[in-house]
Amino acid sequence: MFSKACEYAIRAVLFISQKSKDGKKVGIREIAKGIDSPEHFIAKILQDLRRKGLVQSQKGPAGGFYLDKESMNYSLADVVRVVDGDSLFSGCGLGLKQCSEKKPCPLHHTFKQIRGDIYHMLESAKLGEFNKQLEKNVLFLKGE
Amino acid sequence: MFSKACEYAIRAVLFISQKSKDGKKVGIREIAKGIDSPEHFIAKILQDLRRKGLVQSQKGPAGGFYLDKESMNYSLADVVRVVDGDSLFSGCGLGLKQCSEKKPCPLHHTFKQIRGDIYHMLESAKLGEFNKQLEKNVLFLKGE
DNA sequence: TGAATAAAAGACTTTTTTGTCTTTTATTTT
DNA sequence: AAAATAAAAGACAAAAAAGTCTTTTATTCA
Repeated sequence: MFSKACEYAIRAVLFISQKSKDGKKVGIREIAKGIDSPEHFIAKILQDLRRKGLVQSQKGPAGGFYLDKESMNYSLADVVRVVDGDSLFSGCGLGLKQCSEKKPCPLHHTFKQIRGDIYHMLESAKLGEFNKQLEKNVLFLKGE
Repeated sequence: MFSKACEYAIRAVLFISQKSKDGKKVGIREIAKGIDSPEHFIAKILQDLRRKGLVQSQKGPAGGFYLDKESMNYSLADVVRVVDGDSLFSGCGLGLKQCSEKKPCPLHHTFKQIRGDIYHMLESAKLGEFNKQLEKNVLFLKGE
């Protein structure tokens, strides 16, 4: 469904969100540990997200990644779009270059529905909204 | 969503279904052209599907791939399971090794719903059911 | 039986994705 | 200003996915 990079991205962004809800910045090592991902790999992904403005960062001592007020309101759909592009939301399920209402693949109509559901779910999920549940250990960002 | 191999597999299987509904067998070259896929690549995938019994084949002159009565009633979910495994139906959307009702990722509950929808859609889509619409050019298996 | 045909099998290459390592740049603190 | 810290950047390496090419095996038909 998502690429590995995108899975890490979502987990990382939610991790940062939780940590930075009370003004804290969080380093890449702590993020990698917190979401159980390769450190340098998630670092690159976060650099992308930063360039696009989805997360903020600061170099040097006491630096790290954080989310400002505005970023808290970005959605998971925004993250997915940056990392995986929007093929999940708009591409043909069977990989046809041309697939449309007029020339649909056999799964076109059913997929339209499902992709819509996925989109709305991700669009309505704001980065900040999981903080409380994560803190309470009702939701988790890594296995085991 | 699906791997390239799986996209080709679904398209190929529906192509064969359509051709073999009146007893015809269809060669790998014709399949590759019919669904716009690399010839040797789809050949391998079909060999897998044949070993698993989802499609049938015959060597030699007038040979080719076909679907018997039983195979016509397999579903797209069966094809997906053979080619991509069942991670689409059961894996965690955020890639956690352990993700369950008791220890859910932030997307666990919403994803459960969506994956169920995908599964039911694929499970209820039998290989033979698109034949008429494909023949009438209401549905298509390649772009352009 | 021999030639032609078509799938099966296996080795191989290319591309993409994932992951690692090292160096550089910016910032803070002493 | 110097040392320490942490992100940024870029070059590599490994693994997986996608795609190609050649040889083998089975079947039919003349």
